[in-house]
Amino acid sequence: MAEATIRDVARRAQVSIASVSRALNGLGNVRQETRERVMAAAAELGYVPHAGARSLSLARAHAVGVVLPDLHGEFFSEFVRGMDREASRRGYVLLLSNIHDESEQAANALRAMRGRVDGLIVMAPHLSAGMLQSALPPTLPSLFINGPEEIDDRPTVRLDNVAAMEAMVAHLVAGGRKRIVHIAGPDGNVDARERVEGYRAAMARHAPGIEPVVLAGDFSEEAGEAAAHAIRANGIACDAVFAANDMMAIGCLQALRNGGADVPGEIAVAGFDDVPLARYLGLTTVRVRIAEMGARAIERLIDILEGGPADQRAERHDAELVVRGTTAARD
Amino acid sequence: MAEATIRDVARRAQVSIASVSRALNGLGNVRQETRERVMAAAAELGYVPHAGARSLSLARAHAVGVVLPDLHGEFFSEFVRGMDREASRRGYVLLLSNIHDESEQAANALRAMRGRVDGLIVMAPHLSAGMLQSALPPTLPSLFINGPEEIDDRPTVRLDNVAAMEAMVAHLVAGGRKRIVHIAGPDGNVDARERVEGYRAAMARHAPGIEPVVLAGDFSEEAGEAAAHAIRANGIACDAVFAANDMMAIGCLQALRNGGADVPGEIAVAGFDDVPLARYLGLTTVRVRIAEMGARAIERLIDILEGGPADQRAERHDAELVVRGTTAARD
DNA sequence: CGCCGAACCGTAACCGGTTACATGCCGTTG
DNA sequence: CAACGGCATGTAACCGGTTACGGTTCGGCG
Repeated sequence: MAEATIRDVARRAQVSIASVSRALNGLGNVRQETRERVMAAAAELGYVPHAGARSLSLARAHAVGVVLPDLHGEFFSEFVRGMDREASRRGYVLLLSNIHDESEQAANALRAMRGRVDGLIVMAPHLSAGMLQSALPPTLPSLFINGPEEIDDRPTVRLDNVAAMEAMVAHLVAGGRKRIVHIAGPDGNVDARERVEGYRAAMARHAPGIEPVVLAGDFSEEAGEAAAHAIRANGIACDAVFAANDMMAIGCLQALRNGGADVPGEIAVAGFDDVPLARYLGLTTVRVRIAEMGARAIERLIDILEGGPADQRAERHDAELVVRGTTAARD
Repeated sequence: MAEATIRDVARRAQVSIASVSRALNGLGNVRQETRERVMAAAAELGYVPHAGARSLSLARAHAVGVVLPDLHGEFFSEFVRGMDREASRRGYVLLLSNIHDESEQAANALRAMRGRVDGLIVMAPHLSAGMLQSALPPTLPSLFINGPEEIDDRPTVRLDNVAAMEAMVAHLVAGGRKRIVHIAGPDGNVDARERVEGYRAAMARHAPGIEPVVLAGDFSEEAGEAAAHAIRANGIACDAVFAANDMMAIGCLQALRNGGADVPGEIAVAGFDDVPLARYLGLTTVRVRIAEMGARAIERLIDILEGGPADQRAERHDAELVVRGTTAARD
């Protein structure tokens, strides 16, 4: 027994399919009695409209595609939660797709969205602008999260990395520390790049005369440990380490302490993200309202889909400084 | 300029739409030269087939719906990652929907899947069997994750909670602890219920004569703290606490230590889930291969969709005991 | 040379909805 | 009473694909 179609309902209610459609969609010109007959028939058959057919004839899928890199932990969950909340509030559904690399596979994932979704949320801090430009269906409205700057003329929601770096550096300097080392994220990652730039700018402003030091990293805990060893081995003079994310900060923190360093007495440590672990370790960090960013991204995208064009602007979201023990001011 | 359709390609390649369809789908009876003309035309137009139209005529959406409760952190991420990996490997796409309660909203979310997906993965440890039976489109193949037992005749993937509880209790007893208290999860949650049952069964087996003690909880850290206070205040004699999840175990662990208790000397603490924090706190726990469960669920569902019927069985996935410091054997 | 089958291709029906337009019926009005 | 307008309803086209079916072309063979 296949699922009931609108024709089945029409037959049972003794009306035409047009009337069924009108009645079910609450259009005006249907007699009350007809409407009731249709409703009854639909209920008896357990009729549920076929979303695929509906979206074909309406040219509206009421779905948005979400393209994400391999995210982990709290970040992914919160982000999706925020998007789902807003999407379902507005009657949309989310179509998820992880993209790992720049391969043909990634391009296919984007193509697979054609005809399924009305718009796209793309978070791809690791994809090149060129690849995106070529693989994205040009007519599909899309909104980027922390996308490459080069993608102009596309609406964007991005984290204000520069302001966050500035705030943290200011906090460290206020605590009497100026020799701040930055552990960077992976090359090619937009957030990582912006954080380095923000770090340099903030250093120039708050610690003029002090040469910024940037150590390479890749967002992993091991990279943080390695950075700690590099600082020790090379005798880098510093009184604070500010990592581009929490995991590196945590790796560095542990390695420093295992190496006998006094944190925060001798050297301060700060991270970025505010993962759950940070609270337990007393790590000073930057909190990002991820769910909120996700919800806002969906909200703007749906606004574009349903009405206004314009709104091509990049919107920056502030992060919040979370001060904990690892950066306590020195006496 | 709208997106190109198959008719545009046909016009440009000077063939019929039927030939375009055959050529693009690799059907046999197309002359080599025709095939090339079609390919060229498609490439020039940047043609991408319209998935919605395709799925309407094929009655196959190549999409599966995923219905989840409000999950947090690592759990959600890993689960979705596992599903996405397997789904995209087999050419499917995931449609995500969070369900918070039993409201009409939840039923609508399920209905919205009709005509969009070929099958459903439902994880709803908090939904009643009745609600599910009534809101699920009966003809839509679906697979449950840790669903209520009452839903027979539907394929299921579930965590083997009972075996995991058994293993942990055995471990604790082997360490010389028999007075084990269990902090339970929320009422109505299937996992929570199974864990209580598993705890009781394991106690009967490994600690006969000792009365099991179950404290109420709700999976939150605060519930763990409350349990610790209850143990202190009521003078419950025990040498181990085994919580139904890590967050409660962590809350309990901190509260016990803050209250001056010696863990693990005086009392052992164990959790369930192996959240990232557990490693840092040295918490003994049970690790669930979540991504694997997700991948396996998708795999089975797609197998059902594409071929074999049968496979109506419940499949249990083993969890792995992770022994750390909080349950070190007493001397 | 005529017939036959294979290979290729085009026409049109269909998937399940929405909706422009035509139709029929009613009451009003001049 | 005829003309008209408005309302409820039905018919059919359409969204963008797939595919059954039938037609054409061509080579091979008797």
